[in-house]
Amino acid sequence: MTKEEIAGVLEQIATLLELKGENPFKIRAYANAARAIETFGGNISNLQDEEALAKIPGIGKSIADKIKELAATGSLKYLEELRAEFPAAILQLFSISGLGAKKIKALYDKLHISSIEQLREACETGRVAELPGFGETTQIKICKAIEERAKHSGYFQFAQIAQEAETLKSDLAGHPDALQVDVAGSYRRRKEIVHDVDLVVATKKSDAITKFFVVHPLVESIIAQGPTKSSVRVRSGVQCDLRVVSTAEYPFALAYFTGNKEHNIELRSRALQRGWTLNEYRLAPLPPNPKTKKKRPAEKIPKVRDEADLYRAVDLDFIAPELRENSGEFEAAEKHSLPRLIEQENLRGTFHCHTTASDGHNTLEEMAEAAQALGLEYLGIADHSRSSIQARGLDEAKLRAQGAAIRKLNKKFDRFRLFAGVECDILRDGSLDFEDKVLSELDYVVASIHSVFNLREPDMTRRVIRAMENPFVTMLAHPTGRLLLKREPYQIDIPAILDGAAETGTWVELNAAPKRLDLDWRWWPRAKEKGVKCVIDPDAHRAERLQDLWFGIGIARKGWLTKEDVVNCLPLGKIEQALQAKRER
DNA sequence: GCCGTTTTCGGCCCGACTGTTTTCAGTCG
Repeated sequence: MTKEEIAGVLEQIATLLELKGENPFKIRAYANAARAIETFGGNISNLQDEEALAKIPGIGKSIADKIKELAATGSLKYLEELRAEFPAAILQLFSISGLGAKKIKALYDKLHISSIEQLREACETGRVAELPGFGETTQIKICKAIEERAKHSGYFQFAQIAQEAETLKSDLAGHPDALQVDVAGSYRRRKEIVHDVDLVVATKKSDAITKFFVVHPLVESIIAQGPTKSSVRVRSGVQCDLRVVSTAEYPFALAYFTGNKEHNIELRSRALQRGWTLNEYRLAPLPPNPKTKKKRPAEKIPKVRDEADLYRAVDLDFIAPELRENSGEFEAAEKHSLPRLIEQENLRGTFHCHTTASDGHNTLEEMAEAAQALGLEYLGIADHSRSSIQARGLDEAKLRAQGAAIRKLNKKFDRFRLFAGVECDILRDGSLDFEDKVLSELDYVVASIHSVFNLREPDMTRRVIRAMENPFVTMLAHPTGRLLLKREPYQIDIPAILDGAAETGTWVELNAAPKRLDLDWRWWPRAKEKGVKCVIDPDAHRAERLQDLWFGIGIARKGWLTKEDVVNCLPLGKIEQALQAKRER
């Protein structure tokens, strides 16, 4: 059983306890434990080791016991008993926005509703509105929410909503009453998946800003509207929340709505240690102790004008938004050892792009031109190899012809170079789609998996490691094969792959295509520790998609990477040496 | 159910908005 599966079980217990109307703190304890085990960075090698489990903050004796039972038997008596109290489908109802445990319980107790379909029927026949605590408006809202749920899963790839987020930001920033504007939330943290967009605006005229926001052309419907907070749904279906604050409150609000929950809890606890309370509006002295009525000792509260001041107030270096996940950033900020994160300008070139020779939409010349327009010094072309029939993979002759075309083009360039490569399929047994002789004629080789995704983990891992052992393989592309919100990663042992990459000197790709963003940011600190080099590639099938590099930079920053960790920050002369050196290892 | 350099008992984040009620409960983030 994986950590994720165990977290899922604990989460489900929490939901069922909520339905039962149990003690809210007990419910929270289960929810916290779920989160704790999911985000626990350390290695829980043995989930049956109760003592080790109970050492994880948020997990005590009782829950450790249950995890042990789960790990040992694959099931949990306590959960089965809880489940038996309600129809299985009732949990679906939690995905309807506006419905929580209390309302769901009322619907179940009074109308015996336990599925979305039954709920829709009850709304249509007007029975929901008759329940105490419900009403006509609630009934209509539930109907709308059911429709909404059918239309959108509620989760979006970062790139699906980036355009809208940036448009809202810049339009709000253009408003004469807006003093400061930012997109906060998971968008600012550059999460690969987001489910809402949080905007924060500083102003003296909250009314004007709110009105402007809710009638913006992108807005499809208004979900809520108040003096400091309003929510809308925009065209893509994503919910956008606006918070309106004063200039003095702005840095607090921005930080509050940017950090993930765990990050914010840690930040608040650091404020508490200094005798202050921190919320989305300000740092304030703690109120007197309610028991002793005595004032508590507190340090003087420093002036906070921006987020950096806020972090400084609690003796921390400024923490970049991408790192605010409570995964080591506090320790590093305290010790002044946060890395200087990579920035877009640091990229000097990139690899892994396609052309019309295989399944791309632009020619060599067009791709080269687009790369130069972005200020890049080099671009690697890696069309598909022969086994990728669906992508019109190149055979040996076509590959050689492309190499010749590239050499010819290179003579025309001044301080820019195309590299001739290939995206070579890794076959089922870990061998490559071309003979070494063919690969040796190229400048570099990208190895990737495009077929037989369903191997068992040890076989898949061996397959990829075998490919990396070929000295002509320069880099491993999209190491897990995931398509965000669409296809799960294939079964592969990433730590073993990273060891293999370190051993063979193979670069590991951070595929910047927004549907992939693979290798995931959560692995990069470990990769870096092992000395594995990252290469950020757009996997562009059109010239304009070279700009996806921007998404890759966000993820690289989230993975704590610096320009020293990313090979394509090397200038042309150095990257030529690096490509050569990889072969001669 | 978890946790403890204020506590082994008594806390556990809380502010904003909505809708159904006439002062508050439920939901959300």
